[in-house]
Amino acid sequence: MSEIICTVDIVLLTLKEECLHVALLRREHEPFKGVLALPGGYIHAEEDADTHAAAVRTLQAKTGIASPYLEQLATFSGPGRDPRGWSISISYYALVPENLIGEAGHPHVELLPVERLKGLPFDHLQIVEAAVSRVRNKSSYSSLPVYLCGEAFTLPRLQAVYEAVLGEPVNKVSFRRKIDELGILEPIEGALETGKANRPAQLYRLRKEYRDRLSLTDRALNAR
Amino acid sequence: MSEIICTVDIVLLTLKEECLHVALLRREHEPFKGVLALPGGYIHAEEDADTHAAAVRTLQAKTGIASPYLEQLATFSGPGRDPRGWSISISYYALVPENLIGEAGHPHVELLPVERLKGLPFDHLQIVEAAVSRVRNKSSYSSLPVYLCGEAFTLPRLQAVYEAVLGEPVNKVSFRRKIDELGILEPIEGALETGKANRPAQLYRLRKEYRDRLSLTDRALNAR
DNA sequence: GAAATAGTGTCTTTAAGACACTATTAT
DNA sequence: ATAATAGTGTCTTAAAGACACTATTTC
Repeated sequence: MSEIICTVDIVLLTLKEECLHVALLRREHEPFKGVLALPGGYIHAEEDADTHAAAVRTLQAKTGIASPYLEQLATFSGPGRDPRGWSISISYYALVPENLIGEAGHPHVELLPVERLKGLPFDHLQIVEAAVSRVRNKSSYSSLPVYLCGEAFTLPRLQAVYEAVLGEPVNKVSFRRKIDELGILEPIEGALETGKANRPAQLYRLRKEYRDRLSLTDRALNAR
Repeated sequence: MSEIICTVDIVLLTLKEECLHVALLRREHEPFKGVLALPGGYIHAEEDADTHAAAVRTLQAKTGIASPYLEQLATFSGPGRDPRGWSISISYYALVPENLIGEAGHPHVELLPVERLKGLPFDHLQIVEAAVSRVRNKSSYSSLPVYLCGEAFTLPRLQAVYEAVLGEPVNKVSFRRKIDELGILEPIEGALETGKANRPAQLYRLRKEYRDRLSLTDRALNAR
């Protein structure tokens, strides 16, 4: 019955040079040894509380990253996707600010732009595309992109992040209205982003209720 | 490694007496023998092309139903959800008109209202809730509820179906504008629903492009 | 002061909803 | 004709976007 191979794969996304990038690693073992692929691995029934825990463990082990936002994407399956046999991959996606990868990430993590990816093993290209599509779609009506920013950020910066993710310009007034009525951000008292030859911008952070969660319910952060 | 139990479960939903109902079956074997539960079963690596195929096969075998709309919901997992051991359930949801269950469905299929369900085995209650939540959410911006209607239906009927699913009244003018601009329905030439003591309503059907698909991409049917 | 971007007030445009009116059937 | 619901035209309200103006910094 169970010659089924059970794995998790994680699409770790970040914004680098204003473009979505995905974290890839060279595979240490066959199949596809030496090829860039998504971080992933077997579910460990002995130690994992569920597949989400397996994804957290795998992401930490392979990349060194603990992502505050990690959500299940979909399950991919079939006899052909893995040459070892009939397999299941429960895929997750995570969003982190780029500097986190630089600071906590293992040095061999490679960031590739999600556009024009090619030659990924297994069905990893399809998984990445599904993740990007989910993130784009969800960003259009939620506060997802805040997880691509660091702890503190300005509204102009957050707007630029939205625009990079959505791939289109965003109306400034509407954007600020929306963010305001979402009620998820708070200004950091007295903290301004100075240094540039213009009026300094107020720094904001996620309100406490929304920080430091490994996973968030849809309703918690969405407008509607 | 793989003492992991791999199954699919299907949340088959229909509209009965203007309320969402889920199809349940009494389990034939332990665990929970004789208890009402979601139709589900093991993935057969020898014959299933993927988990979607496993869901189609399982739904057909257990209930006799072939649902035009069948979509992956999420994957549930862990050591405790099935007393037999660490298990994975890749869950799917399907929408069918009630008469299809009466005509093609096995006689032992039971329809229970999704509100106030209790005593479902495994984590099936959680799975049903996730499915209902997904359907409600998706119905608010897509044409999903047409799959709860039969082949031909009137716009007032479709509106009532939307209202039943969403649990709130829908503005008639806006509703018709939206359906019109979705462009997924076509009037059935000369077919009116007569018999009632009022002006007869035009009958509509899904346009050919949207009929008879086992699964539809999100983009195919959604407005935005 | 000039240049640059932050932040806001307000008008315009567009979408959603309310309301009312006409249309067509059975009785 | 009356009752009942289908179907549509149009006004109102609310949300989204455009535009312009003020604010605050560096040089």
